[in-house]
Amino acid sequence: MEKRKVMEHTGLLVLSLLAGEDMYGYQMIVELARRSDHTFDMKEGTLYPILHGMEKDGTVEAYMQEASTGRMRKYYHLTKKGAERLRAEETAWQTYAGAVNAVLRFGAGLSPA
Amino acid sequence: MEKRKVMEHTGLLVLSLLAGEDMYGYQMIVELARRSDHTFDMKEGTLYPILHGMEKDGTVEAYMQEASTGRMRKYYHLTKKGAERLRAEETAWQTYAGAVNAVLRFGAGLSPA
DNA sequence: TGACATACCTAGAAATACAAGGTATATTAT
DNA sequence: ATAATATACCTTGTATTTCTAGGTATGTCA
Repeated sequence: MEKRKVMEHTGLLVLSLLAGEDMYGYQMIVELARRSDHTFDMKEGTLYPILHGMEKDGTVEAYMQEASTGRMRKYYHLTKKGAERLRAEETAWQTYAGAVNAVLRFGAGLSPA
Repeated sequence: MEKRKVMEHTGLLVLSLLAGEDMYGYQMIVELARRSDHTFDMKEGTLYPILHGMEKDGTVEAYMQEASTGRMRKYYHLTKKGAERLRAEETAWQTYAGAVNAVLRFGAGLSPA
């Protein structure tokens, strides 16, 4: 009955992952789950189209690299433009989260200060 | 070009507004904008269907009341079930916001503690 | 009287995330 | 050896959410 949507602000999370190091898609899913204590279990159907879009608009750059296992992986690297976008989205997130908290505190009967 | 979606966690915000006092739709839009410093400018096309759904599933109850101006207003009241849902959604929001912040802090190179 | 704010509503479009598949290789268990 | 699982990439279609863009009507103010 109740459908839940877990992922929002997906772009911010992806950019944030790539800020630390280049990663490949599958790794991002595993890392995001780990760092969020499994609050975010991103689906491949969510991630890959986003990465392709980011590659298209210059937010990230992709390159193939062979793993020690012999498998090929597609790594993504944050461009300068992507880093700017990350900063902008971080600010937007803080504004958003602050606004939600302000509304919640208001409902709790506290002063907005 | 860039389309923005401002509203997420809309149910939580609506429930939170009704936690303090009964409100009518138009008032909720104005109050939400005020309390969020205009971060949330909810559209009528967003709010009214949500209120109707909440009325249908017993989260809120509605009643008509005449304003001092003579106009009729449709007020919404949070039911017991709605109050429970509010608590649940507040918890979910805190988990969600905490997870986003954890991922962001990780990207900033800090320890997850 | 004409514009604007108040106050309710809906149908259709756009965006987003997920479900559910498909392909292929490497590892581990039986 | 082989079967199952994990790794690693991808796409199509569906469901949900929000917005756009209207419509209707009353009250207030210039």
